[in-house]
Amino acid sequence: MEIKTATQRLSALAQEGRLFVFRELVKAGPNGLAAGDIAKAVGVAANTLSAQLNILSHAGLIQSRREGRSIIYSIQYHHMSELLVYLVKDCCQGHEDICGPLSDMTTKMACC
Amino acid sequence: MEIKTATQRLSALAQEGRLFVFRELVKAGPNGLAAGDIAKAVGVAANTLSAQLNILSHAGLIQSRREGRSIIYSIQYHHMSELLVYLVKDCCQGHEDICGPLSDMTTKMACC
DNA sequence: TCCATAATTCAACGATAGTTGAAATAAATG
DNA sequence: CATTTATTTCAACTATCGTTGAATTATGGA
Repeated sequence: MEIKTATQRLSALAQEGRLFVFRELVKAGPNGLAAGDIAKAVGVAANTLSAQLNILSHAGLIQSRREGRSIIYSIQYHHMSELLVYLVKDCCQGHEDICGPLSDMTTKMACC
Repeated sequence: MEIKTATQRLSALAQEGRLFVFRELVKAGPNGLAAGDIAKAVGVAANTLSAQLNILSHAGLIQSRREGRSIIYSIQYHHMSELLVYLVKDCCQGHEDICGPLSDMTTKMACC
C-alpha cells in the first residue's frame, strides 16, 4: 500500500462527522445504509452528508449502489483492513519478541 | 474511547510526513529513535520534524524521554492499539457471521 | 565558563479543508 | 408528463493546517 493512499484514507477518517458516519456503516454491516437514513441518524444536512460520503468514497473506505431512489452506502472491508494492516506493518521485522505490546490487540480485534 | 480522541489520533496520522515518522517509529520498536536520527532518516528540517513529533505526541501516539542531549521518541502501543480497535468496534453486534469480511484481517495482523 | 550540539518555540505566510445555501440531477409515482 | 422525494453539485466564505526562518532553551565537553 502506498503512503499517499494511506494518508488519504486516514484523512477521510480524521474528522468527527466522517468518522461517525463511518462507524455507523461499520455497525450496519455489509448491507449498508441509505444516505437519507444516515442523515437522520447523524442529524446532519443532506448536502453536508453528501460531501462527507463523497470523501469516504473517494478514499475507498465505502462504496455505493443505487436501490430505487435511495443510494445505499456500505464499508469496503478489504480497503479498510488494508489500512489497519499498513499501520502495524514491519512492527517486528522478524524479531517476534520486539512487538509484544501489540500482541494483545489482535485478540481484542478478534470479535468474530 | 471518545470520538474526539479518535479523530485527534487519526488527524495526527493523516499527513504524509507524520505518517512516515510514525511508521519509522513502528519499525524501530520499543527502544525508539532520537529526534535527530529521525530527521536524518526522513530528510526534513529539525523544526518541521519537531512540530510533527509534537502533534503525534499530543495525540498520544508517541512518547518521549531524554537521554543525554538527545530526545528519544517511541510508539505508545497501548494508545495505538486502542485506536485500531475503535475502528472495528461493534462491527458485528453479536452476529458473528456479519463481519466475515474483516476476519482475515486479524490473521494478517498477527505478525508476532 | 564558553562553545557546540540537540531540539523546541514563535510568528507569519500560503494552502487546504468544512459548512452552508441555492440550484441541479435522478428516479418513482400519480 | 408533471410532481415529489432523494441526493448531489457548485460557489463562497471562514477556519484550520503545514512549513519556514529566526530566536530560544537545554545538555555535554573543552
